[in-house]
Parts: sequence; C-alpha cells; structure tokens
Amino acid sequence: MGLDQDANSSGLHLVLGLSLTASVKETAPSTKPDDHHLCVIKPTPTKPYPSKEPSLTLGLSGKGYHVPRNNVAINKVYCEDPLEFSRQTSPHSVVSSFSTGRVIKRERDLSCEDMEVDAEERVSSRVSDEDEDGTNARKKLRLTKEQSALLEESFKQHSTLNPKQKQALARQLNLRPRQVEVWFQNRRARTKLKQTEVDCEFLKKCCETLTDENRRLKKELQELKALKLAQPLYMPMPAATLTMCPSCERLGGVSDNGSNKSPFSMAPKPHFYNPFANPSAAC
DNA sequence: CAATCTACCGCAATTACCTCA
DNA sequence: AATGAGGTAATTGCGGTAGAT
Repeated sequence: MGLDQDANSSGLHLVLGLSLTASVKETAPSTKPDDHHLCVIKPTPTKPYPSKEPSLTLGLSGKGYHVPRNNVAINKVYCEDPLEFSRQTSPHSVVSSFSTGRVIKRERDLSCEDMEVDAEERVSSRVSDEDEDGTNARKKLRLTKEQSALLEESFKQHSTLNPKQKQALARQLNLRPRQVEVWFQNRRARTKLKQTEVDCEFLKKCCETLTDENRRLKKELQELKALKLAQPLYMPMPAATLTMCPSCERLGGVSDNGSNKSPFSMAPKPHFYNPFANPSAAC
C-alpha cells in the first residue's frame, strides 16, 4: 500500500500497517476538482465507522467566495487553548474543498475519520472562520508539551500510523486525525533531515581523511622519486619489500626490467585508508 | 486479463505563524 | 518596539499503489 516504500532509503523502520482506506469512499465524484462549487459529503455502506451518524455537508459556491491558494481563511478563529483551537478550526474544513480535488478527498476522509465534530458544527465553524475584514491569517496551532510527548512516544513505536492508530491517537490527544497525520509527516521529515546531516558529517570526515591520505601519498611519491634519482638504477630489491596484490595475486615490485615503478614495490605502507575496501583498485 | 479510473497515502517543497534572542 | 532567525504546523502538488469497473 506504499506505506513502506521509502523505508529503506530514509533509514526508517516503518511498520507495515493494514490500511482500511479501501473502505473510505464517501465520494461525490467530480471530473474537475476546481469545479467544486458544491461539496457533498455523504455516508456509504462501506463507511469504516458505522457507529457514527451520517452527515451531509454543503459548501458554498466559489463564485463571490474567493478562497486564496493557501486556504488560509479556514483558520481564522484562534484561541489561546490549542485544544479549543483545534476544535474550533478545521484545517480541512469545507472551505478547503473549493481549492483542489485533493483537498476535497481529504475533507471527505476527514469527515468519516473525525465524526465527533458533526457537519453542522463544521459548517458553522467554516462560516465563523470566514474573513470579515478580508485578511487571510493562517493561525497556527501550538501543541502542548503533553501532546508533543505523547506523539513523540507514539512515533518511537511506529513512525507511520494506520487509520485506526491515527484515529485513536487523535482522540487521545483531542486533535484532528489530520493534525496527527501532519505531525507524523513533519516528524518523519525532521528525522530524515537529521540523518542526512549525520551522513553529511560522516562523508565530510571521509573526504578529509582521503585528502590527507592523498597529500601523504603525494609527498611519499616525491620522496621516492628523489630517492630513485640518488640511487643506482638496477638496485636489487629486498624480498621482504615485495607485496602481492590480494585481488589478482600478482607479485608487485617485479617488473620485466627490474625497474621500480609498481605501487607494490615499496615497503608496506604504515597505513592506507580505503573506504571502498577494493584491493583490485590498485591493479 | 489489460486498461482505465478513483481514492488514498507518503513525501518533498514550500508557506506562514509563532517564539525567542 | 522592531527585527531576524529558527522551529514547526499546515498546505500544495506529485508519484506510487490498490481496488473497482
């Protein structure tokens, strides 16, 4: 279901959850998302939360009801208590349904996930969220310490949530499922970012080490060249200095003419940093 | 059985609000 | 009081997947 598709690449250990989304289809089909002047949310027999009351929500026409791209109008109402705020405002209230089809889907999904807020309340909330002064201030919920702690704890157990877990957590936190979902998304992103930073630091260190090694080898090469000029041309090589390539098993340091050009011809190096551990690379 | 449609989900990128120095 | 930076909630758009037709 795509839950774990990126688990390996992101370094996360995701739990494969059994999705119930197939049954979430309270859809009023539309061919053009932007043509949604009227959003109807209706229950179906496949509704995953049968204990809830069916709801019917009507949205206003888009004409004369301009909604900005970011749908900021929906969060107009704000109060000091984040919980109260989360109850009063709906990040995906019906207003959102007028912008994109995607949001419409979200809204419908929300409508079955979060039925404790009934349709009428949400409509009135939407109306109360409507701008009276024309400003579109997107107010931001601030999670309490308790909420953050619980979310964090839950994230440690599983970095992704199936719909049931999301619903349960949202109920427990007195948040909307969508808010829980968003929190987990952002949390995963932060984790990934942090991991990327760690990886970046590691690669930087590797780079520094390799640069040092390169510098050292260059210096050594210069010394050897100088040494070669100072010494006789056909100087017999001590057997102890011969090394064998572990990959191709050729004996280094023994060329046809006995000259000393092979990288394996010299005494073993005190240290060689090879991050790729590929002995054949030297051949 | 293949093609198409639809709904859903996760992610990346971005926006925008809020807090704090 | 003003302001810039950082944290983060929220939005948007896209791609992938699965079920239905």
